[in-house]
Amino acid sequence: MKKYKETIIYSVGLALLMFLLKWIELRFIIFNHSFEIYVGLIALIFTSLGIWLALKLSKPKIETLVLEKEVYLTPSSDFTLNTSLITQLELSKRELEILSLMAKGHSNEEIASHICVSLSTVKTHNQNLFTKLNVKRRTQAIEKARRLNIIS
Amino acid sequence: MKKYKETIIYSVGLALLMFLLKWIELRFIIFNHSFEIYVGLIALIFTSLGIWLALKLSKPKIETLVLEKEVYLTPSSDFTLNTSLITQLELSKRELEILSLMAKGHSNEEIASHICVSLSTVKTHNQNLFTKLNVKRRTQAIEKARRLNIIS
DNA sequence: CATATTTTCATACTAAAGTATGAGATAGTT
DNA sequence: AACTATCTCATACTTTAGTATGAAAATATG
Repeated sequence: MKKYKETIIYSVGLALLMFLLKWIELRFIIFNHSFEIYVGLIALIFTSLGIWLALKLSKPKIETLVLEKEVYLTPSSDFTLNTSLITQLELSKRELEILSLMAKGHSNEEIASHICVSLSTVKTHNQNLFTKLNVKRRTQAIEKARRLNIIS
Repeated sequence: MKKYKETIIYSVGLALLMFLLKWIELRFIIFNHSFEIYVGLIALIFTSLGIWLALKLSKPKIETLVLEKEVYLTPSSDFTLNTSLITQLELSKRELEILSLMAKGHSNEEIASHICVSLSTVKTHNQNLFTKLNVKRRTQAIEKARRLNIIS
């Protein structure tokens, strides 16, 4: 619909332009005025037409302006959980899982029921975890893990 | 330098165009050919000129692209230990002191000897602390305090 | 000074955390 | 298949943490 309408408008415009040209031609022939003025007018009109066409049809030039916006992050939010260090410390999946639950403040019993194992299992994991991290208490484990970016 | 060169090129181009026009005019006058063809050529040339001008001179649309650049902050560098929240929770100096020692992974006994009070005292402080923070365990207290930026 | 708040301490108890040891089950590797 | 690492569980024990209650000093506040 829109395209159809546009086409009509452009056609009518072109027709009017033709009439204008013919009129100018007649005027200058009848009154026998300077040929150069006529050519100049033609040139002017068609230059304008060209400009208009170009602006209308050409794809807009887009210049990208890159603005850098600084986003402040708490370092923990990102850091992808220092994997190299984790492998270096040889912490297993379960141990890491338990470690992160610990850091959230859960008790051993809560952790046990959360990951569906017995309390004994959690305690065993804890022991291994503490040995690997070389700490004595869960709070120390949490502190160290946080410092080493092992947990978020 | 570049602008100067461009200007020369454009001038020369315009001059050449003039010569072309004059030549065409002469040809058609000498051979007395149709006036319409001449006008058509003028129109064509100047339309092209218009298009070229428009493309050359049109200002590019500027599109702003905002890139987010991540900047990491060391947590200690900023945050000034949310004092308003501390007063709101009515945490006393001692309680805060003990809280921060807790977060470092110390046991109650270690805390007691560190601040030169008895184990009982530390435990009492802990109780009040837990009540005020509305938590059940020291690990929860640490987690909450960290989340509320009460401790570093 | 009297009052309120904080800090201190003690005792007795319960609950949770941590240690030590042994061992079965599973899954991936050579 | 044998081996290794991981995950699992249990039991018994020790230590630490947390709860409840009461109360004596110290310190700030009107």
